Amino acid sequence: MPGGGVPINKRATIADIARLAGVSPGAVSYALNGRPGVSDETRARIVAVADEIGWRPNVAARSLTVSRAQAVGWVIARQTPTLGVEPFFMQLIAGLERELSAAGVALLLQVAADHDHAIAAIRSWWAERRIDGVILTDLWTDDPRVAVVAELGIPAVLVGRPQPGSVLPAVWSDERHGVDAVMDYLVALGHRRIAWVAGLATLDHTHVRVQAYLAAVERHGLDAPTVVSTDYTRVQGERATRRLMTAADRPTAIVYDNDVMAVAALSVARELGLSVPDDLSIVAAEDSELCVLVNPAVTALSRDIAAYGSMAARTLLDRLDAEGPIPSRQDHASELVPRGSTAPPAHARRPAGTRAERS
Amino acid sequence: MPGGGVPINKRATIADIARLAGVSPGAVSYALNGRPGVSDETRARIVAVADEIGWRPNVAARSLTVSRAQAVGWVIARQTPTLGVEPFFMQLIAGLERELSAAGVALLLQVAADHDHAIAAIRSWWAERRIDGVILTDLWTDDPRVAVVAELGIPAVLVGRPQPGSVLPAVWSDERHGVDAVMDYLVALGHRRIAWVAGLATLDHTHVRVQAYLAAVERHGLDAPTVVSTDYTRVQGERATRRLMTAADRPTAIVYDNDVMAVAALSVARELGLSVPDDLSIVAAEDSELCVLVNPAVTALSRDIAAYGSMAARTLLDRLDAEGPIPSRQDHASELVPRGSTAPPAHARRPAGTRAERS
DNA sequence: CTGAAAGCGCTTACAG
DNA sequence: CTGAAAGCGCTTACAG
Repeated sequence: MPGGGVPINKRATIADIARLAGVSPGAVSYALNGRPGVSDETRARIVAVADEIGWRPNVAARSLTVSRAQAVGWVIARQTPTLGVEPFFMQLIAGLERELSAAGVALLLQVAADHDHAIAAIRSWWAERRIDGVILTDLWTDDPRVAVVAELGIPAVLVGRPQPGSVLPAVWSDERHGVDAVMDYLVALGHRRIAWVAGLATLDHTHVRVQAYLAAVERHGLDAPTVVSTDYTRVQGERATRRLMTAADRPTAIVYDNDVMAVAALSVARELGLSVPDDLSIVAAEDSELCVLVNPAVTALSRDIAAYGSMAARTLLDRLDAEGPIPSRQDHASELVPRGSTAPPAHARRPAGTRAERS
Repeated sequence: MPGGGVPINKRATIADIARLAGVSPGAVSYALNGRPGVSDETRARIVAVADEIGWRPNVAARSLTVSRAQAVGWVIARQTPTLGVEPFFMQLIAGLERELSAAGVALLLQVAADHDHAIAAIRSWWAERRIDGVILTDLWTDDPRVAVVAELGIPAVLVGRPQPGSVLPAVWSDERHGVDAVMDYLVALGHRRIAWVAGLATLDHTHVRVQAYLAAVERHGLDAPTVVSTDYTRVQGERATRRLMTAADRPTAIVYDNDVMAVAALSVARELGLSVPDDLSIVAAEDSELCVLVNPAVTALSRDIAAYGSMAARTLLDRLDAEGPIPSRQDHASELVPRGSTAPPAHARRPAGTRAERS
């Protein structure tokens, strides 16, 4: 091979650059990593050669020396069928990715059926040194993953409320604020009988929201609260709606813990011959395109999920650089976006259809 | 440290196992990789020690020696806002992941705004030896990524039709079969004026479907075909529907290239005072939970997307082992799932609402 | 400011 | 059947 070119079919290494630039491999490493130890002139020459032959560091070699995988892991613990209906995950992925790829950190993704599998995956990644840290989502009130991550000393970011007794940084938002906004709004419209269709009972944030709902009912002196527990699926959302709306003391408004159930409720209302919003107001505690895809569009609590993901990624990256505990960060609370699915209850409206007095 | 235990806070290495088992590191490697060169007895002892101390190979070290990253990459080329509305991607991820994690191969995920960024990401991953191969989705008719992947010699699997002139294995299904099923069904119901709302014109599979649609119109001798091009979004789906249904010769049935637009069409129909399916039948060429979330539920072409993803992953893994071209694989074609959004056109039905004669 | 050398944790011919 | 050694492509003290 003439002139010491780079071998075919073999990606360039630091040794190639050293040869072409007439320096030692060590000097190349210093130059390319912007560290002292090489003159500006030499550095420029080395960088030029590296650019020319399109050199990129072999991550395996780098990982081996610096003990950094330059990757973080995320195990989504969900059953396949329910996965993907809520746009939440893809939006979060997009946000995470935006921040991670800018930092040259790869995202390893795995889908697991339950916490045991998720924990096994995290253990495996960590033992193989595939990852430098993990992102934990869908947090339970007493989440077994948190203990495992703490025990193994894996840097992590919690997407959700900070866990009591844990130093893991969390990225969270004030759920109460959103719930209050919904309840205040419905009450202002004249609703006094408002039901709450909750998501997975094991999730910490389900608990927080239910508490906020109960507090709001109390604060406003509304009719007795009703909470139905579900697993976030369409089927259970439909079932909850049917049960609530066929009871003697049916509510005039129902708040659903996610977009899927709220949208599904529209179908059930139609099935029961009920008009939305005249006979029933519907609110989704999690907004998405789903809510505007239907008619009437569904009033929802909205927030920038991609930005939330970016903040989570940023926090994990900061944690990796810090080599020690860092504080949690609070994201913006959700904002209420009123749409066609909410209105004053029928009994509270004037015959001519004018607006009811706000209380 | 007594008895040669494994150092705290430092994951076990092959050297630790060798020391504990009283053999050389080389022997440990042979034993753990199931290769000849160690007696059964020694092997058993080594494996026992490895299990006991929870040893897992350091992927960086292994990658460096065997030149395999044990990871594959997937760059999703979509704009953030449109990402996640179609459950397609999450289902595909779940399917890919199922197969990959069983093989101990990690999935690197990145979200890119366009092909240039996607190509840059693939180049970068490859140059850094982060990946052994890539998964290419959303294929264009003349896709620039295919050329790049071929040029760099990156093992790849195409999720879509085999590209003419390319040896890259593809995992695909017969789009024509599905389109024919839809058209035959609508014609059987009595529809003669059927419009097609196509997805992104740059996508190869959009083209295939449109051709199949045109051929079906011709074959059945239907009224002049109408194709509206869109970008798959709700907004453009709504716009297309509005345009089609406010024209003089409006169709009695519209087929949409994805679930989102078909579902959005329900809202537009309501807005225009049209009844679905009486005044307009709606079909989605891609099924998802979205289609059953609404009322009426949307008739759709359904297939197991997770299984499709698994097949793609399996094909890529096989390609990695083959070290040479492998054949493409064909998945099952989509099946039509009739739901409430389709019925005979109003003019074809009997006054009493009985079923029209099937032609 | 630069070069030579050791080492990260594996794998793999090569001797014995 | 086993051990000692070299090497994958980097980084990083350590001498000069």
